[in-house]
Amino acid sequence: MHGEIAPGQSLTLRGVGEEFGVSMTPAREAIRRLTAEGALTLSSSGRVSTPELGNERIEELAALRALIEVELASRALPRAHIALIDRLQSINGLIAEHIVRHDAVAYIRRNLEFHRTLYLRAQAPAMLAMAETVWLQLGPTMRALYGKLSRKDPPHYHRLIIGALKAGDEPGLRLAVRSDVTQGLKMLVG
Amino acid sequence: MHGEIAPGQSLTLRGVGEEFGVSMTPAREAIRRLTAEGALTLSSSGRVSTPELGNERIEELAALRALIEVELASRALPRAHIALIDRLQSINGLIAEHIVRHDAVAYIRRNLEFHRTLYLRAQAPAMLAMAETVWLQLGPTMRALYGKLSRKDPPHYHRLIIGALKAGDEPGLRLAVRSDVTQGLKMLVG
DNA sequence: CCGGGTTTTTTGTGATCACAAGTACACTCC
DNA sequence: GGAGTGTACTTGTGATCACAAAAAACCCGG
Repeated sequence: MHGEIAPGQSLTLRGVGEEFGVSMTPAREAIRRLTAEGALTLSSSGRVSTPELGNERIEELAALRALIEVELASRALPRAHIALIDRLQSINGLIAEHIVRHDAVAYIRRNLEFHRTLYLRAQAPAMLAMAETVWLQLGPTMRALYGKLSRKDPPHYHRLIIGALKAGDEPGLRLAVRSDVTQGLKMLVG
Repeated sequence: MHGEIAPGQSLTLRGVGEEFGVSMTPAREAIRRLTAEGALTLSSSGRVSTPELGNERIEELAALRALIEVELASRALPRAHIALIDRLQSINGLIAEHIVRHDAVAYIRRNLEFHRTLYLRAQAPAMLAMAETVWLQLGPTMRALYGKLSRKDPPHYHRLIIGALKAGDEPGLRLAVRSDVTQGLKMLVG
């Protein structure tokens, strides 16, 4: 989810087990769970690797993110008090630091934390789980994205999101979230 | 997914393995995959059962269905030629038969087949997989729904869907799909 | 220097086992 | 008769093994 593994990298049951100091059985379970969620792809021979997403697939997942996360943000809006907004702002500050340090994994992790923090207020666990499943599928690809974007940019749309939350502006919030989610992936496809 | 198992029913690894003539290992994998997709719930002690959904959870899943399936239908619309519409109509006829026979599982299966047939035309496998994950979570609950609805009704909104497809009416299609998806679950909550 | 066939190694699959924790049952005592 | 307790059974977990298939390495001839 955090882009620690590059797209197309292959994993082995014994390798993962060894990495975590367990036998094949728990490693198998974990890998199968992740493949069920689409985070890993299973080749015809049963070998497993992180997915290399084509442009159509990326567009689809971006559209899913937009659909689900806009709804989550919209549901979170009425419950978003000032403490939440403060917390989002501080996360945003951390994101800026990670950009300066060129730390892709930390950047992605904080970025998702920003979104998750907001969506948790929606009180919609099934929807949030769905959104996180999409994040999981995009994880390895997100790192590739990070290399392509201009590193100086602070997360512009995050400020729009915070602004819309403060103003209680629902249409503005929906647009800001949709833009934030679509933005990065658009340049990955283009 | 088809409502063959009632909500709250518990499953055991050895039981499932025996049922399919395999050992615990493949049963474990299958069960873990399903729990990863939310089709089964894992108790704190590791025991597994079909979920008993509360009203909020049902509302969430219905909202997810609406979001995703409206998008899928919308994407399928430009590619929906007459052969597809004919097929949808014949599936609709089979659904009417299942209603007469009071066959809940067959009804659910055909109903989902109706939707899947339409959505396959959207050429959006990730979205379709997401929709099917939601179906999986709702499966056991859908059967309970079937008992509550008036059995005489043929699937009314399905005709609206077909009509909108014929007319190339996108707003009408979106509304019809949203209504069809929301309708049943609304009375389950109410 | 390279390509094709063979051998060796890697890797997933399913089965079985020992173990621990949880559950259900039964028995006893008040 | 009912509640508490102890026992027996069920159940999930993690490990290990045998096996087959696939991948990789290797070797030898051109």
